Parts: sequence; structure tokens; C-alpha cells
Amino acid sequence: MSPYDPSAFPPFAVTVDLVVLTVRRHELCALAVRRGEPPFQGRWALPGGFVRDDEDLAAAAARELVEETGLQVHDTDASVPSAGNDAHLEQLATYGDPKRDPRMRVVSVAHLALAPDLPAPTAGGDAHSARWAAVETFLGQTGDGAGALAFDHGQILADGVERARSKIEYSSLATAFCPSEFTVGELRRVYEAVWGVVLDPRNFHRKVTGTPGFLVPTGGTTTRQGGRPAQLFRAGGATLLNPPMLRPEV
Amino acid sequence: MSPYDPSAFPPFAVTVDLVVLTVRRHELCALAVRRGEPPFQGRWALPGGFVRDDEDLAAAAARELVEETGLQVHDTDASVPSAGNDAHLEQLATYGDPKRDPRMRVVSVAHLALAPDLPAPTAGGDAHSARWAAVETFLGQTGDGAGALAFDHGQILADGVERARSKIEYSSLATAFCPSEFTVGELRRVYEAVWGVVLDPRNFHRKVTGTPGFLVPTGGTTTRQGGRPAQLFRAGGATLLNPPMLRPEV
DNA sequence: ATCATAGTCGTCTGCCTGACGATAAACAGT
DNA sequence: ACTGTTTATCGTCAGGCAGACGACTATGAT
Repeated sequence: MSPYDPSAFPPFAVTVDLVVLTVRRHELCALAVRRGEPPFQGRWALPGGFVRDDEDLAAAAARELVEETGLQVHDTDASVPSAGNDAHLEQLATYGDPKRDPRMRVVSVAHLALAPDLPAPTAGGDAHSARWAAVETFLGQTGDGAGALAFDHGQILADGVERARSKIEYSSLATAFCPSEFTVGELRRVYEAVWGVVLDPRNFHRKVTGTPGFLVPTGGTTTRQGGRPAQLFRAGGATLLNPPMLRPEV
Repeated sequence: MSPYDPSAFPPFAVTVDLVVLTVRRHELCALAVRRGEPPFQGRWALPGGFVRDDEDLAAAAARELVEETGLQVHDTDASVPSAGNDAHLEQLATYGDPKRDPRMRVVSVAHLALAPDLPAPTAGGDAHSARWAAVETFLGQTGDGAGALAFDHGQILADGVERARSKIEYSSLATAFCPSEFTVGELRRVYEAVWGVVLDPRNFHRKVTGTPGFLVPTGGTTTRQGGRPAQLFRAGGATLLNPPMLRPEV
């Protein structure tokens, strides 16, 4: 049996869906767009769209991200100083239940994007209606209630949030939620928002400043959080944290 | 713009490819099948095949795994005592470069399977020619040499091996490489083979027996490894190891 | 009987973390 | 100017865990 008999394979539609996460007002938020047509008309859904004929999956995800948010994808290879308006993008998982879309067979390659806080909820794009919503808004929904996300997007969001929560433990990914320059306190508030916990500022400071390559001081300081001026840092070259940040029990 | 205009989506073929790993003779090995037709005729490739029209992705991967190896997929939900001939299966990543298959647009959802050592290299299936090969056989190959895997399967294998190597750090997944009953020493040799390191038997013993829920003694002993009889264990209910097993530096 | 091989139990030391005291540097209000 | 509040930063101490490694046990092989 040939695995590639061109006359015998069933045709699929392939899409990318995006779990775009950011931290706003001490809350982990996800980007949601309102569906303008059936099925699930009027319901919130994750942004996404078809993969084009000559387009790589990552390129399709990056294109959708630009269309929805204006965010550029952070170049992970080159050590380009982040311009401030770029996001981390990675593949999350692929969802292909035959009944996940009632009209046709659609396989969706979900991607996870982490972005710093954006001023405008939707910075131009084809989504007339988009918003940042606290992830609990949709994660709390059970099943197919009217407040739940369309299709299987509730599950995709849950998987993306779980990926983000676990990945900031052992990688420097939390800096993707911060602007290009940030303080230790701002980084700590990112962890607190993503994990939904309160961390000891002193131990956190010791940990992050003591991990080689995690943070690089820029020399500047800021008082934008009030209180004593804090040192400004930018993300160092290290991507893996060893030993990891420990997420408190419960 | 509708993201689901049925007349406008480009058709894709969707396949599943399998990275099937096991430990044989103290080596991490992967299942490879020889291609019988172009392209890459005669080259080794990962097992895989088309996703059927009404089939979930995980179901397609499980079906391919049975066809190639006779292994059943371990039920992760129910705490069924493993029958001995079942494997762990999880989605790995999806590969969709437009040029990854020279003939047509194929998106492959790669899955990772971890299996205990199997007696026969190929337990009946449609692959006339299949074998277990040490992963270094293919990972050492650079690019498209004649000894390298077909398509982008070298990259898929590398990603699967890296997933396995990192995942046994913080989960009890290493037991998936062991038969249903095993000794601490056998489990240690799994870690040594997957990581390519030598571990201290005393510290390893302390760690795994001291982690609640990781191992459950069966009461039996065995001398199949020679030396003093060792206690037999089976995998406990715990899936996450906290604190994790530490992979030695370099 | 002796040796080789594996398994199992302990000890010690250093590192990391959590808990928490203390000080520093800003701002707001009186 | 002084006081209180807020946030940042440094230090100390005790407990837990991992690496290094000694010692002992129970088999089979010679």
C-alpha cells in the first residue's frame, strides 16, 4: 500500500487558530473575535484562518497574528533587540476531530502567541469585533454554553493557557509578556497573573537576578510602578531556566 | 471575509507519522520502515499514513501503530493494569512545509509512541521491511545524505527524541519503556539509554522509591539482571514528578 | 570458597528555596 | 519638613534535596 496514492486521499481543509495571550490589569487575557456568521454566529472564537496553498504553517500563523493584532513575530534565532511590538509564537497542537466543524472536515493547527500588553484591543484587521478577555471568562464555561467559545476553541484555549503556565516555569518565556525594558516587579506580576498566585518579592528578585543570562540590566531605572525606583532589564540570551522557577502548591 | 468559504480553501492531504521509540540493548531505538517507491525509494522513513475521512487524528495514529507494531495504545484515563503489550501515544507536532513532499501538499501530524522492548522487529503489518534502529543512526546524518530519513522525517525524529528526553525528567513516562513489572535497575537503564548518561544507582534508587506514587511494589522479586534479587514494581498512579528527575550536565 | 554482579541502605556536604527581618528611595498628604 | 505608604533590594536562617561515595546484602559463576 502506498501512503501517497494521489487518487485515494480524502481532502481536508487546514486552518491555523491562535491563542494570543497577554497580561492586562494583572490578569491573563486572551484575544477573542466575534463570529459574524453561522455556525456559532455571534459567539466568541479564537482568531484564525485558512492556510494558503504555498504557505508554511508558522507563516500562516504569523500572518494571522499580524492581521489580528499588528504584532510581528519575535525572531527567535537572531538576537535582535525586541522592537517592543513583537510576540513569541509557537505551535501548540493540532485538532482534527471529524465533527469539530459541522460543515466539513477541518484540521486546525493551533498556535500559541505571547504578547506584551497592547494599547488597543484590535489594531486593525478583518475582525470587526475583537476583544481581550480574561481567560477565566471562557475557561469557566462548561461545554457548549452560550458564553463558551465556538467549536472546540474552549479546549484549545485551555491547552494554550496550560502550555503558557507550565512553560514559564522552566524557560524565560515570561519576558515575552513584558515590554522590551521592564523591572523585576513587572516580571513578577506577569508570573502572578499567569499562575494566579502571589509570590514573595524578595525571593523572586533573588531568583531571577541570580539566574545567569535571564536578565540583563540596561542601566536605567523607572518609577512607573510607584515606590522606590527599580532597575530596568531586558531579556538575556538564556531561554532555559535551570533550575526552574517553582510554581507554589495549590 | 468568511474563514470557511467552502469554495475557497485549498485542499490538503493529512497524514499521521509515528516516532515509535523503545529501548533495546541499552540503546534508544526508533522504528523505521523502508520506502518501496519514489520519492525517496529505498530510503528509511517513519511509519505513517493517511488520516481517514471519518477518523480522529489520535485514532489514525493508534491505528497505524497497531498496523506497524501490534501495540495497543495505553488507556491513559482508566487505571487499567497495563497488559504488557501497550504503548504510550501522544501528539508530537505538525509539519506542513509546502515543499516537504515533492508531489503534493501534505500536512503531517506527527505522534510520539513509547513502547517496551518488543521481541520481533515487525510484528506483522503492511511494511515489508521494518527495523529498530538506534536513533543516532539517523540523528547523526546531516541533511539529505543517503543514510538520512526520507522527507523531513529526520527533523520529526529529532523532535520526538527531544520530547521523550525532556518528558521523562518531569513525568513518569519512562515506565512506558518498561514491561508491566520491572525493577529499579531496569528503570534506571531506561533513563541511561534515553539520556545517554550513566546514573548513580544509589541516588537513583533513593529518588524513585522516595517519590510518592511513582512506583508500587508488587511483592515479587527477580534475578533476571543477575546479582542480588531485585524488587519488582509497577507504575504507580502519579504522572507528574515533583521535584523532577535531574538530567546530569552534558 | 571466592569472585563478580546488582541491589539497597546510610552519611555527609553543598545548593536552593521558603519564610521573613531590615533598609532604601520614591510619592502623597498634612 | 515630617509621616505614612508603596515598591525595591539586601540579608539571614532553617529545611529539603541532590551529588558523591562508603558499606552491606544476596544472588550466580568459577
